[in-house]
Amino acid sequence: MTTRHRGRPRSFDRDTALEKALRAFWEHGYETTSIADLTRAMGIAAPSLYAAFGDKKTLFEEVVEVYVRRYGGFIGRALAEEPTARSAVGRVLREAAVEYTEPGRPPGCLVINAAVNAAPASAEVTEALRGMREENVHALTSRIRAGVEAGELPEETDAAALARFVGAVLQGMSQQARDGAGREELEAVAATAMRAWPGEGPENTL
Amino acid sequence: MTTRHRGRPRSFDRDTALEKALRAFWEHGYETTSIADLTRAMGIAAPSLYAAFGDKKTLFEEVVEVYVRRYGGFIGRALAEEPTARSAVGRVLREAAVEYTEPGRPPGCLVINAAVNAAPASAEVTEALRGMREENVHALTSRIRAGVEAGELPEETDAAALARFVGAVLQGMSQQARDGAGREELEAVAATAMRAWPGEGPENTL
DNA sequence: GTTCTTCTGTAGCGACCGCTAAAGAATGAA
DNA sequence: TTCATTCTTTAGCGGTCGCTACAGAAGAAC
Repeated sequence: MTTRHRGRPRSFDRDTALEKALRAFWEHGYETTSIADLTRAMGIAAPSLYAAFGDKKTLFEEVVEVYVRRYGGFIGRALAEEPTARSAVGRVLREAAVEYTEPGRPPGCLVINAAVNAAPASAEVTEALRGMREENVHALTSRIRAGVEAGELPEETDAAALARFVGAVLQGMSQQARDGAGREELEAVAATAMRAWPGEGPENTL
Repeated sequence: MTTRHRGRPRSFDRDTALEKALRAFWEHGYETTSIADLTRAMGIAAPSLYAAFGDKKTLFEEVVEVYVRRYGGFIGRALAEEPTARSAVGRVLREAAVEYTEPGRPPGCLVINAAVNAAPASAEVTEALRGMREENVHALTSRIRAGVEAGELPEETDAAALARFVGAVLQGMSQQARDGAGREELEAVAATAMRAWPGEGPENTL
């Protein structure tokens, strides 16, 4: 049952405006996107923005939630659905190459790139994104460790180190996407990275 | 013969002030470092800064020059001095792990991290740093290609793709250094990356 | 209708941005 | 000593930042 509303109804669609804000933040980053940029992109005036979304930081937090749900799910899906650690990590890297260069979207990953050069005033946002990156590495570590325990990987495999390597490659791929690298180039980076997989011979492919 | 000087001599050491500016830009990035931050760090007032270094962009360009000469030389040295492409790239990655986490310095690489989220107004600076990253990948490509021609690497090796992979790993390492990763962690990433080297077996070490 | 509530538009707050005009201070040249 | 030159200091320019007070507009409740 929808809650009935007393006063004047808002004249814009909240989800549409949020999506516009998402694109703006994704394209230009947290600090670089000003309230004026946001109101222009969202098609509303500043007081409407503040009434509907709170302040800039709160809006960004909501944007990140939507981003993770809509565009960041591929990592979790790959880790959950693939039968082996190797195929899971390979798919993460392969799909990242596609996701980071999808036409019609800003290149790269918002979580990786939106708050790199943040001022001390934005420390909370920076820290939140850093925490999410760390969570991703943790998820990779767990999946790899499970693979080791399942006997897919040598027992002496350092799961955390391998996961950190994969995280670094993802960050590098996102940066290169923002620098203009195309899908094929990133797929080549992903394929090369997979050659570092334990037990991998030189003739293996992704 | 030193050029004789007419008016009042400047009251600060230009090189020292430049070094302070270098540290500030390295730590906080190009846009995030304000003129007020710079004058505080350099110990001079704004008009002295503008008289000695030009505007903010010009100062940053000079900072980048000094940075590359003083802190970025390890890449060129490794590529020039090492006997094989493999040892050269391995040394680049290994030394990056040390350079990016050197105590007493801001973590990571200024060229990689100082202008990631730049506004359109700083497009020139962003583009300049991007060009320098590209040059580094070119240098890596050339060295790897020379290794292929010398018979160190399989003839079908894609030198450009391998170089781009190394560039991505360096960018990821720099980001992770800024996220708080330590030297040992980055060295593990570097060692893992080298397992992707063509012809590498699973038991190889860096 | 009238009232109550909520949203919208205008307009502007104080703080900071990069940058500079203007005047005083410190030197070499004459 | 006097002048010309260059630096330093103070103060503030126009512009943008994130954010909000305030008044009017647009609905639901009565």
